[in-house]
Amino acid sequence: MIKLKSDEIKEAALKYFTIHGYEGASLSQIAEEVGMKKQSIYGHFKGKDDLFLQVLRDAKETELSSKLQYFSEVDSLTPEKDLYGFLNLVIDLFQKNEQLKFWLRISFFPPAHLEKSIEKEVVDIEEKVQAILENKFQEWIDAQLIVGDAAKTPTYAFLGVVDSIMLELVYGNDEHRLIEKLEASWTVFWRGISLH
Amino acid sequence: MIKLKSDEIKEAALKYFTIHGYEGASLSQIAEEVGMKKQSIYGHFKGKDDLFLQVLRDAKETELSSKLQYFSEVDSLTPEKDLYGFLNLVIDLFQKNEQLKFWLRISFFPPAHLEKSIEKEVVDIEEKVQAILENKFQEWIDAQLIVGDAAKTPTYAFLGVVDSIMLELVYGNDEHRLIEKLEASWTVFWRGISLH
DNA sequence: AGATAACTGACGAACGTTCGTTAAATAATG
DNA sequence: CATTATTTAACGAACGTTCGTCAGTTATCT
Repeated sequence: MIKLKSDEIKEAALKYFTIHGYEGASLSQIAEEVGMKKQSIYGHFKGKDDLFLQVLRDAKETELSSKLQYFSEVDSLTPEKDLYGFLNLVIDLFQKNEQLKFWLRISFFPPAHLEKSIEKEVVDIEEKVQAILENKFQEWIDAQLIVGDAAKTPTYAFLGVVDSIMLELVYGNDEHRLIEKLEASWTVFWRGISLH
Repeated sequence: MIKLKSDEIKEAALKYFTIHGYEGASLSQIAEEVGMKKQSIYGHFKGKDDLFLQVLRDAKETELSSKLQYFSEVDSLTPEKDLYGFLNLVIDLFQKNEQLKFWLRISFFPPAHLEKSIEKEVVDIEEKVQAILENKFQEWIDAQLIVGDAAKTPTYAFLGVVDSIMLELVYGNDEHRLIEKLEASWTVFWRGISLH
């Protein structure tokens, strides 16, 4: 199984966009990474923006599918296990998948001239994840497995926990601290929505 | 009260660094904002890095002093009011103070060649805020006003809530959503640490 | 007159991009 | 099979621009 040159380029671009951002990443560096000159990139992509947007869409797909897949697999009524498992999934994905790091950086600090189109993709993903999460919480509420808030309350709170974990990941210089923050946030969150 | 030209430059630089990041901000744009040529900036700063680092240190001071001041003023034993007030302070500061936005962006995505020195400043601030917060929680725990965890647990969990709120702020295209996330996170968090 | 501050001019380097060319791989033709 | 013709991919060279930076000059004000 050989890998396409355009995929190699996207791979290198992903790396540099993630580390240096859109403006900080240069085509010559990306080209050098795959062993060619920057002009050759134009044989595969229309330009820097095109390359960037293709990397963006790949990352979006990865992010979306991996998250949706998780919740399609857990259909049991065990919120404690499912939610904690999701947090660990996020950590796992983030650490071994460059695309999630890219996605996080670009969704919060997009290049100004592409802001509008990026925002659309981000909102799109966000709504889908939120919707499926809200459904799950509603099921658990109906089954009286967690406290009877409006479903939006635990949904937003949980998304907040996910965000804070992701921030700790991107900051990412202290694995031990990450674990501690995860445990702390999870402990308090779960106590905040569980019946006891 | 006249304002120094160098402060005007720093003000403009803060704006462009915040919006476009280090690499995306150009000296000519910054100079134009204050009505001068980019070469004239060198009469006030040694170069781009110097300007950036001075902006960084100003932002650090603002961030640190405003947060520390808040907790020095609330010495009462009313965790619910104090913590919720802190979240609103963060929102308030963020919305009217460009320096906090700058600080957030740069602390998570610093320019690569200044990463080390920036990280030192970030860790410095983080430790101080965490320390003072941990002390407060310890007091409340001792006074049996909140649940008797290790003080680190509510501290980390609360810092997580702060982070998630800040992320929503930087994402910042929906004021209504921000309020909802704040209320949801706060509701669950408080229920997670309060005695009931 | 002396000092301060902004100016003009110019620098090398890097940027993203386009052009025309060359070499290799593939398809079409005898 | 051998020989053209066609497409593909990477190339060097150069484009115009912008970048950050340095030096020298002019204007402003005590």
